[in-house]
Amino acid sequence: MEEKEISQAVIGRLPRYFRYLGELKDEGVERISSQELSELMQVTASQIRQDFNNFGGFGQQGYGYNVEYLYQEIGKILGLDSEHHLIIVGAGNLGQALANYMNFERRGFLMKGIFDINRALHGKKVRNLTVQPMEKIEQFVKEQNIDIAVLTLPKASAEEVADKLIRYGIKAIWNFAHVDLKVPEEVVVENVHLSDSLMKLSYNINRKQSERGAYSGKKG
Amino acid sequence: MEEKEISQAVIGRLPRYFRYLGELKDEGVERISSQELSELMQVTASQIRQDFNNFGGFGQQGYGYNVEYLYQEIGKILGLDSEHHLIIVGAGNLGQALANYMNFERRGFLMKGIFDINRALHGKKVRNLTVQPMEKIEQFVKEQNIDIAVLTLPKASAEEVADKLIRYGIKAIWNFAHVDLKVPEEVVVENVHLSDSLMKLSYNINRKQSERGAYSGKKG
DNA sequence: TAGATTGTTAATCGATTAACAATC
DNA sequence: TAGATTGTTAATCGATTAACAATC
Repeated sequence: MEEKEISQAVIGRLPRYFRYLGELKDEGVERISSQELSELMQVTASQIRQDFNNFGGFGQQGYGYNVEYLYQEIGKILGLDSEHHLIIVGAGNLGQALANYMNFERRGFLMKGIFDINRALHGKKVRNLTVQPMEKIEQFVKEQNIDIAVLTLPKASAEEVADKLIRYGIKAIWNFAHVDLKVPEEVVVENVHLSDSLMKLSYNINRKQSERGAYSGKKG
Repeated sequence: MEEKEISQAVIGRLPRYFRYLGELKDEGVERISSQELSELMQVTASQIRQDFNNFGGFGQQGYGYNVEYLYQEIGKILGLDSEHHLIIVGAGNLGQALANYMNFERRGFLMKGIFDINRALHGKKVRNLTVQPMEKIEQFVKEQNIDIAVLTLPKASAEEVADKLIRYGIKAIWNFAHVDLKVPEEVVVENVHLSDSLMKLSYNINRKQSERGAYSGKKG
């Protein structure tokens, strides 16, 4: 059975489906049609059915989708049925904030350690973790079976640290540093470039303003 | 002159161009061709030229693009030549982390205030700001000409707070709460859904693993 | 069974890439 | 001028939407 490649556009929509289905489930909704879900989520029913059918049919003709079942299945597709072991590399404000974020644990993302190069931070408690020096990281990654490294450190050191972590066996990097990491083909990188996001926001403010300007005759 | 709508796909790439051009500029590179830039950024030269031409030609045939000029122009397109006034709403770990992030200021995003509902935080210093109670927010937004609200608060209160802020005149929301905000057409929302990002990461780990499994005969 | 709604194929739309004439 | 490289049109590719037969 050949596995057809699922586009990242589809993958990018799965977490949102998952969230809406979770809410419906919590509200006690048992079944939902693509039509109803489309109204709720403001996407086309067609897209919903196409998206789900990438993974085989989850619905039933004449009935729709069972909310609980669909929720579970999308969770499995996203890998939320298995645990991941994370370390945070860089215990600055952002690193500490992520360590304190409870919600990841609920989805199976377990924060196992937090590291920093800065001696002043060593030994500091961050939620249930203690900031460790970078020298301890190799042993820790290998012994604790760490999957995912969260990079919350300055861009200057990100590439070098990423290379090391990959050598130690990490499989994925959640990258908050503002660089494009070069990694081997088998390593996953997910970027969160906050300043890029803020720049998009800024562009869209300007755009809406000039649109409004056009209506009121301020321009053109 | 009709303004053709620029697709969000293009806008989403601008910050990355901006970053690379900034680095080239700092390295003292004066000119660059779409071909050279394409090798550096790992995208097609065709896409680069198409993207830039959405905004009118920035290059010169036979020469390429002037790095400094192109950098400036993209900055302008992104609205980085004008200042934005931000407030952070929700002074938890993430809110404080963002307040401490120096790099936004450099691009004209000025953090003007930070607010929280939690009395225990009121008066706390976060970088150059002091956490204020939510009751002060209306006056502050109006008097300080605040453009952008950064929502770093629990999803339960996000919608309600967003509605208020919009009434007070905010133009854009940088939303870290895990909900889809309903806002009037003229208000800009840029979402940063961290858990969605982590779920995508998780999916891609599974995918790469099953790919590798296929090669090594572990599966299928 | 009749009605509802999926799963899936076909049509459309938009984004990316290729090609090349214009021009510096 | 000749060579280089853009700006732009045309071709391709992929993603979204529409339509409808299958089927619960």
